[in-house]
Amino acid sequence: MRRGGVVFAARSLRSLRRAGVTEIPSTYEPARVEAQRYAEWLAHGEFHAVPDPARRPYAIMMPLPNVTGELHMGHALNNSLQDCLIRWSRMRGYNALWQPGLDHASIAVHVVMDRRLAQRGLTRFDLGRERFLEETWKWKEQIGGTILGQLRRLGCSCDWERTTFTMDPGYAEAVQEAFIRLFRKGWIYKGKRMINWCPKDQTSIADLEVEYVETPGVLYFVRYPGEDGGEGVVVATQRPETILADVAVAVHPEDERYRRLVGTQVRVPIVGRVVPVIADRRVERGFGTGAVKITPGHDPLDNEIGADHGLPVLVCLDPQARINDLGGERYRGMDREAGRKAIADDLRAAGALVREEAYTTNIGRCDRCKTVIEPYISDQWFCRMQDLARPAIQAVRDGRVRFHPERWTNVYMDWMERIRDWNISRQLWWGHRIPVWYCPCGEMVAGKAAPETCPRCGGAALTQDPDVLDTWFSSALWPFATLGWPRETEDLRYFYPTSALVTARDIIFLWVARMVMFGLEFRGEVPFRDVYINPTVLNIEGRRMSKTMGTGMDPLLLVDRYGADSLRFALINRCTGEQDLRFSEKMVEDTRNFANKIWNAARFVRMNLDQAPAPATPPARSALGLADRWIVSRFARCALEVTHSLERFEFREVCQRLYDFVWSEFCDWYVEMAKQDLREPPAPAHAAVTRATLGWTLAEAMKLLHPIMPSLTEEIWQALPHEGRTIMRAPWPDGMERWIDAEAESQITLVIDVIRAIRGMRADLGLAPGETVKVELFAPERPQATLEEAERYIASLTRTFGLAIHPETAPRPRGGLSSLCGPVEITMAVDSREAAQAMRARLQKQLAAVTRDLATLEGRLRTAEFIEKAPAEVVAADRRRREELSTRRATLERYMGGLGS
RNA sequence: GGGCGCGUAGCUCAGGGGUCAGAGCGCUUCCUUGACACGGAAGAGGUCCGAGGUUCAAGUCCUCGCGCGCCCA
Repeated sequence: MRRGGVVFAARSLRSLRRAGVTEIPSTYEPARVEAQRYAEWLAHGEFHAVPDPARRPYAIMMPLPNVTGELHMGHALNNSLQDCLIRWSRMRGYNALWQPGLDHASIAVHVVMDRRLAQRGLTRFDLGRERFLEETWKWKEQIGGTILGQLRRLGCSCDWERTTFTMDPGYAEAVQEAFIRLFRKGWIYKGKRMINWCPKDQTSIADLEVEYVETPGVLYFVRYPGEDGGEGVVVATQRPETILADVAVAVHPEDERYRRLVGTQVRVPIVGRVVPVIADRRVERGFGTGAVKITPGHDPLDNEIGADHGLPVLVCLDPQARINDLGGERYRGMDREAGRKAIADDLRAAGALVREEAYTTNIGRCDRCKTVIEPYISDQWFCRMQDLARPAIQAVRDGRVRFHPERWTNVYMDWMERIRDWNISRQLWWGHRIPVWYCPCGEMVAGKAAPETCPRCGGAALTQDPDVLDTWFSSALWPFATLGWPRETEDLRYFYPTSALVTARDIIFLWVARMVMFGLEFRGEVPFRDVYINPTVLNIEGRRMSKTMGTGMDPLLLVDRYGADSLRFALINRCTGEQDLRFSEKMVEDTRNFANKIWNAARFVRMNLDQAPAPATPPARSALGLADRWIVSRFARCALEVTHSLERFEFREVCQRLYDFVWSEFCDWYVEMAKQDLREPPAPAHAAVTRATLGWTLAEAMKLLHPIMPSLTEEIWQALPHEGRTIMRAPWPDGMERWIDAEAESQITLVIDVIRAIRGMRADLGLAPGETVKVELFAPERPQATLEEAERYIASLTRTFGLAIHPETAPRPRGGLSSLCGPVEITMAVDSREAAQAMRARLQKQLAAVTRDLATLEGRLRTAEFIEKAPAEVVAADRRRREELSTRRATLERYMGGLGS
């Protein structure tokens, strides 16, 4: 027998077996296993799903990452959860599709490209639209979408063959189709409105894309003198530069301070324009002096007030937010900040600036580039939302779409019920261009391609609208445009509506709500049944992870250090019903230890399996020993609970239950008992039963764990007796109720308690692990039978020689030390002063606890109201408990007496 | 201003009226025993944020307060 040039022939059987063991490394190597297993799954096309009427579909649409994105902890969590659900569904026999893809992310890409162009001293306007798009496509092909590659390292079982980019030709056509349908319905319209303008990105953005940040500033108090020569009124403003576009001063109609001024005229300082003082209920009396200037061109509320009062709209800023011609020679060309300072200075010099106060308020900034947003008036496209929202509200109200945790329903509802029209046009180039053409005659035509001639005047000089659509307009189509819509494909019919959506809470309005609306509008059916809102990953101090703040963590680095399986489990294990989860590298390390524990349990099982056959079920129940019945029963419960928790999106419970089963029940107890049964089988055939139970239980446990830790479990499952090509397709342990064995469970619970009690006594007595001691147990009939059946386990796990088990009526030995474990008395043959001392301390403690519990209980049982009003079974249980405790106290006192003093 | 959530062991979190004071990590002591020291055994450790209230019974339900986080306007 030669292996690696070493002659083994002379070695004993025992050392041979040891040599065999060492072939399996005692430390799990995730990097090797994960790469290898993933490559195999890919090679076998395990992730690909095609419609199959014979099977039930299950689909998840990946929240499409930005083409600019790189994997962060939020992605790692979000995608681990999706993979968990998908793998679980596959094992349950569903035809499971996980659709991956990329979002073209208009603004985000513009921000990236602007930065790149800026390095060359250019802007996109220097390049022009065509060249800009060329360069952007080139960038996209080269470095866009790296995140999809990174998801592979996480073990994600997406159907990569279906990877979709939102600017793929088919998808683009779906976007056009959606626009045209809504346009023809009159639900998309064009209007000159006040919108949020980003002066840096040179585009409008939607209300939801404005981020409000508390920012310290200055409140300027400026006197507007009366046109009649009176002292006029002092207004408070944070934006003195916009006085260039003032058209009125407004006060509250019930504000006594200003009543006499309403209807008079005042003069805008520096500017010299004469404007009216108007009264309007929307003026906040408590703000500043209670009088405000009205600038309909630069403030949304002023815009409404101005419109209601028939005031003109003046605009004093250009699209870059620089002061325009309205500023004249003095201010023209200044940006907002410079203009504010210059005008404040001039007001001060002119004596019009009465006062300045520090003032902190919410300033809106562009979500993407953080530039301060300018409320600005321009031509934009809008989508009417009320009619789209109504059925989407109903769908959630009816439970056709369910949020998990449930409270997110309210967040969705509140927003939907107050929904406002959506500005869907962007003055950008990268994206879906609005499919509308204009004729010089004024005609406007929507269509997928440019019309040859104008349907009204027959002219041929049509030009397309220059704007692109809000990226969220196209991503709202994701659940069906990826499946071929508007074509009525087999995929679409089979996989739509999809099953679950897993996403982050900040996207409920931006994306989830819009998918529901568009799904119902275009397909007449909700896009998904269940929405799981995953927690936000925070660092251990509770701060958001952010690259710029330096509080981020790189998930791929953690994968390198501990393996993807460990990262996945560590993250999923923190998914409680709360909105956040605090995370640290230590948590991944702990899971790595868990993975290693599993690995070594498998190592033990494998070395004992030898040529055991490959059973698909545990051995016949009649053949099972007590410990085998117990572990099979515990496994059955574990499977039921894990399944139940997965169904309810209670991920933490799933992880905790599996961790507890594998580590505490299987490794700490069953494996230890099995060792004894393998060493000295109670009957010749029993070793085979033990081997089979070890193999079966571990292989089944690997299945339960597979959705969370795919690679480790595949590796182990393959090495154990199994049926099938891959654990990915192995049947989920269902219908386990029949394996529950309550009797075995209560028996082993007693055995474990006794073992722990004996170990505790040993520790108290300071016995070295190698030191053996004689132990006698006294127990009533049934427990006695259990102890006798489990005698070999108790003896070996407590290092006891000559374990004797007696009926409770048997005479107790003289001397020695005693302890009580439930109905079982434990006597240990140790006779020393020190031992007695330690024993007394232990008994003292137990006695104190019993006395305290008994006092509480007796107090309660003495209360008449308790006896009268509490349910009879509660009272009865307390009475039983009182009897137990007083017996226990008597026994403990007897032991104390026996010890002497 | 409105809404949602969270304050339980040193840390991260379970427990949502009656053996209920829990888990993991950390800590202490002992142990390299044929799966595993990324391990095993035995321990210590908590006015369940505060104040009222409801109840026979309150981490658990209600009210108010304090502290923190998120969202909307």
